[in-house]
Amino acid sequence: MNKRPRALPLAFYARDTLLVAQEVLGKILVRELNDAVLKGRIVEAEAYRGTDDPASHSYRGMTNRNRVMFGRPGVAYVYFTYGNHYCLNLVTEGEGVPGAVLVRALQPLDGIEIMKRNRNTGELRNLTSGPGKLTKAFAITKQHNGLDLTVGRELFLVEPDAPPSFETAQSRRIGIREGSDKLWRFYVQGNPFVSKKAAP
DNA sequence: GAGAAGATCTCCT
DNA sequence: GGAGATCTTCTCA
Repeated sequence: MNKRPRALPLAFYARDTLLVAQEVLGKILVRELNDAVLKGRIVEAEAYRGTDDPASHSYRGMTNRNRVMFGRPGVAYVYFTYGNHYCLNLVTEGEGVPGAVLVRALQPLDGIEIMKRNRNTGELRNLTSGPGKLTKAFAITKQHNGLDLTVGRELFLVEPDAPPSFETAQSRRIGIREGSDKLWRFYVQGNPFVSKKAAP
């Protein structure tokens, strides 16, 4: 029999961004569609903070785009970049304190056929091994910006069935110019779905 | 109102 | 391994 998945509570998100970025590894991302459920294990994440992090969208203060980062934790911050990619973030810290964890890579678990259709590829390793890829595979768009992840509907995180057993590692963040000296990228060591190898 | 940059991906050589 | 695609958002005049 299937246990009914319970969404991770607000308390999980309402903490230090770096802590959430580490602990989100191994958690299961659940995406409910009309006629199917997609699941993937988070194997890579990056922390983006506020005023002390020049790489963060919130570094220069609140704008229409990043407003969600300043709101209450436990909601999704989805933004559009490079003309055709969405990126999924989990808002952290307390209300009024900007912070978010970028979900960079997933290991597909359930609904793989649907992910393949969404991505228009048959290659498993290529389905969700990057922030733009996983949002497409999971049909996540800016419609989900501001979505409450603690309600347990449409899009949310759950604890894995079995306690995670893996080695985690950290490295510099990827794809940014400023703030790249900070080791705020966390990933599951040796997992083939991690988007890139660690920068030296 | 216009110009520039971007937390990326895919294709081509 | 390298460069283009593509469009939203922000900044400046």
